[in-house]
Amino acid sequence: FQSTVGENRWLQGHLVQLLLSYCDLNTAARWAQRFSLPRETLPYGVADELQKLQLQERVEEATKADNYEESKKKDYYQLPIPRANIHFLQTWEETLQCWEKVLQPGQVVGIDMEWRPSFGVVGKPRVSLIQIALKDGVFLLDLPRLLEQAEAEGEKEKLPHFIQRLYSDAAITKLGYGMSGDLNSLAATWSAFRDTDKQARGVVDLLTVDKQVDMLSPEDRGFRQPEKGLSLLVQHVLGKPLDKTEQLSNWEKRPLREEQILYAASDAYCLLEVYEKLCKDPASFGLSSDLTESLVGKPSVKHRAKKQLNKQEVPSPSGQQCKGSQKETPCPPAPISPKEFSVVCDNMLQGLGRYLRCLGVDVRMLENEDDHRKAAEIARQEGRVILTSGLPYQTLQSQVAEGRCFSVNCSEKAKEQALQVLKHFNVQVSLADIFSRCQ
DNA sequence: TCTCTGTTTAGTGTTTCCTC
DNA sequence: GAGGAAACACTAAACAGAGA
Repeated sequence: FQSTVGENRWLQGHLVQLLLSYCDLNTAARWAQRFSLPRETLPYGVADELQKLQLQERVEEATKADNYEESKKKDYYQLPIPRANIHFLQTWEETLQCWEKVLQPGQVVGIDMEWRPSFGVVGKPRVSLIQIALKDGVFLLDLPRLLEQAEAEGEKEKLPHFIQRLYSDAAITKLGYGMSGDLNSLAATWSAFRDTDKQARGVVDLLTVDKQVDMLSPEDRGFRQPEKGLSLLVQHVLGKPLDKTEQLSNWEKRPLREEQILYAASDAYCLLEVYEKLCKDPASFGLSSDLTESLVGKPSVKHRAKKQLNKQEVPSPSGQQCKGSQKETPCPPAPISPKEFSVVCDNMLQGLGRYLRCLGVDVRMLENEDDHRKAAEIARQEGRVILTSGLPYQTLQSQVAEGRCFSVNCSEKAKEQALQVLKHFNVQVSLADIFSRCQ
């Protein structure tokens, strides 16, 4: 029909007439609606039918919108506190109440910040909103308004003072996700905030935790996750992801929309819930039991720092490492004979391997073309201890049980290395052991 | 889209081990 | 001890992923 009548009004009207004669009212009304024909030109009864049709559509649309809201509630993380407990702070009087609640020793707060996405804009973004979540409520600090007000009153250091007090107090646990990025933006917003990151104490960056959490169930491995970042962590720990629809909205515009307020509050509040759940049962997320102690107060390890660490690790005080853990062995293992000791040597340590063989140790050596990982495979299959050095140690020690991987000091001669290995594993060599493996 | 951070990769120089 | 092979350390660049 559409192609036949085209845009011709007379043909459109005539088609509706024919449909009324040969089909029914409803079909005629639907086509009249499609052509947007004026009511007065419609045949008797079609206009009423059209009105009914439009009413029905409005109801359907409303139901669809309700269902959308419902599915949002069902599919995404929901703030467990009432809307009345979300406070949007624009004045100093209101902010003071926030201070009193937040700056309490032992307090745990979730902190997040929002700024306007800087598409194509050169320069650092300016933070527009700071969200501070407590167990029973969330404070949204309207940063531009508060700074403006403080400046007008000649007390522009008020807010930086509060933020710095919050971050530097080790007795208050600050939870964030990628906190360094937030603090960088904060420093770019107001120079008074620039040292906040350096003074930070009692900070738990869930981005660091995120990397340690055993995220995927076996069936999920190999499939791309639709969620990422904090949303993925929230999904994994709390069961539902965050609704990130408002993430890239304009956070500078005032007033904020209701959706933005709810999003901002959820983003900060979920940190509290994630943290609480991880602390309650760290083992089920593949975390060590001292989650809190290991993370509070330690900023995330930076690339450079890590490199420095590697540098320091190789020449340890004794010139070697054995681990799987950094803990010191309280007492040496019981003495064993070389026959009871079997090892797999990395291909760099062929000299060491030969020495140990001469002393009666069961030694397997990797070939030059073998990958380091093969050592872990052999160690697991044959119950051998891995002898390696340098960077491969970092990889291999995590693939075998604690204490089953030993890092040899490369700067020592092969003979010295052999002595260190024997001493470490308390292998007692007798005269009968020497060359005992030679036929 | 931009920025930041961390990881991977490639290139270069150094070190170690082995053989002769 | 010399020379070659292999691996490591270090650096810079590229890339990926996360944030807003």
